[in-house]
Amino acid sequence: MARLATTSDVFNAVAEPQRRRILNLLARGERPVNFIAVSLRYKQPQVSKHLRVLREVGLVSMRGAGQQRLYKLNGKGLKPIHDWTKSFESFWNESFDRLDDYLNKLQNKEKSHGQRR
Amino acid sequence: MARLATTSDVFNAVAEPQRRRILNLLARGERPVNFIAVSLRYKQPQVSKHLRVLREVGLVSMRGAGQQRLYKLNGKGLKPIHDWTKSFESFWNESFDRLDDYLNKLQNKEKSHGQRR
DNA sequence: TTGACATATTCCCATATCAGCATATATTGG
DNA sequence: CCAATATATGCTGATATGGGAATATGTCAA
Repeated sequence: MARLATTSDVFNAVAEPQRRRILNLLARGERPVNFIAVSLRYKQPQVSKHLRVLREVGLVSMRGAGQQRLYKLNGKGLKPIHDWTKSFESFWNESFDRLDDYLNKLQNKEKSHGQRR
Repeated sequence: MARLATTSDVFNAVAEPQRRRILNLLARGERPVNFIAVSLRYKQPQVSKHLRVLREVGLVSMRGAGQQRLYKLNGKGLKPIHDWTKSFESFWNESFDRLDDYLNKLQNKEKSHGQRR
């Protein structure tokens, strides 16, 4: 087995750049397959395939409209990723830089004092 | 070619659950390889491999300390993911639910009025 | 029904990915 | 230098992945 199936894991589904672009596009609203294909210059079968993956992980939903299928973003599906990365937020906040500097200085001080060899 | 190399793309590097767990662990501070392996019950070579990937995409850094190598999280590397998902934040805010309801109602009204067939 | 259009699926191929195992490469103490 | 410890790398095999091309399915209109 190589990695979690892309169809069962949101992180994985989103690891593919073209799928992210599709999601970006769908953020503007419901769209039919061919609109996506033309907009992003992907081939139709490829778009259908990506949409299938996105649908299986719950990132988009679909409804028929005549001969078209309209795909709609389900942004909530991205929340788990957002939440996960959020837990690392302190690392890019300014305050963290200062904290880090401070800790490093502390550590250096300790080294120059209690040097063991 | 299948997808972007996991070693060149942060989204991809993080798509693998074990690598996420390693990052979670490293959030608590610098750690040597074997500590990670034992803590997470992974085999040492596998940990080394994952760490290599994480290092190549810049998510961790490493420094030698005696015969050990201490790995340190570079949380900033996760910011791009956070930023990307953040652009979809409105989808899981309460206000969005209300907006969505509202728009759906509008749409239904239009349908029952100007019905075309 | 037939034809036109929109979308989905299938098959094949090249490559990527991960696990497992064996082995190589530090680094340090004696 | 040698042994012990910590870590990295190489190789193999099973499986997943995405692209391409062909084709199937679905829907509508005439």
